[in-house]
Amino acid sequence: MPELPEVETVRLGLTPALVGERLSRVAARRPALRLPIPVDLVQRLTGKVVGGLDRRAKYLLLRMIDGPVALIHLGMSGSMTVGPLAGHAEPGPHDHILFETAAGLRVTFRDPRRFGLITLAEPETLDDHPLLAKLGPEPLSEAFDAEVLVRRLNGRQASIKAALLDQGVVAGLGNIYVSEALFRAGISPLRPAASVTGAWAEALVTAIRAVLGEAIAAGGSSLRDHRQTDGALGYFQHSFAVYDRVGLPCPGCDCDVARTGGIERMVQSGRSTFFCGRRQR
DNA sequence: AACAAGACCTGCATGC
DNA sequence: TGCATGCAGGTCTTGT
Repeated sequence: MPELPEVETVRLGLTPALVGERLSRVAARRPALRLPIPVDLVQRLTGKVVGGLDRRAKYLLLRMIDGPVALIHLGMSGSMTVGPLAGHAEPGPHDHILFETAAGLRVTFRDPRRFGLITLAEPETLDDHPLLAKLGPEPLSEAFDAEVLVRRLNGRQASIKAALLDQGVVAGLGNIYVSEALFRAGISPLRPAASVTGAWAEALVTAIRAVLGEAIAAGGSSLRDHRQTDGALGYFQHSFAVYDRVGLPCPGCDCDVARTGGIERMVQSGRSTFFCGRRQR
């Protein structure tokens, strides 16, 4: 499911339910997702008060007061929903982790494909955790600008599409928002990464920030699995210019689809890329 | 060192 | 209806 905007939507939805609340019960209903669930996870979280809920790249960082940080990744199909504990439905087969609060709410981490993960880290050494240490800058932070991007793309012969999917270049982009950002910047996904410099890099940074910001404001994109924490759908998918829009008209070209074929799809390093071959060079 | 391909999982849409 | 195929928002590991 989730790229940065979907994870941020989940963070915003979970915050009022969890931050400042005591975890009265935590349950892990299977031994592993993509990584093993720590055997002491339940013991180390139960009874703790949640001090904060942050996001780094596509990871949620659930911080306990006087306790560990739970590091959560939603993989491709993960979701986190909040509901009342009283009269709750029985957990389904893909509801792997349950967090129940003393205030009477249950947060359910569901992940049918199990590409997600939950593990524990110590707050003092969080930035050095192997899953976080090599991440690139946050695209919505001051630390991300054209100069930084150009430096990180320098020397890369791979396509700009592949480079932007690398979380070490810039953190949080995935297959949807890379296609959308490259479209907005007018950059062909086939261009060698290192060739994106100068005004092109400026345009790309602007496009990345804009598309992520708009998507967060829309509650993310709901294609299959993504839900906001109250179960509502995100609606940014209605604003896609290119993603999953093969054969549809390009919103920038205003050209005849019968003649041009409209939006195209190709495969780059095993993943679909959507683009307009006339507007993106 | 950088890169592409493969692997990990389930569910869904499509076509025969 | 049943079955096979292909595809899906990610990222770690493997091999060139």
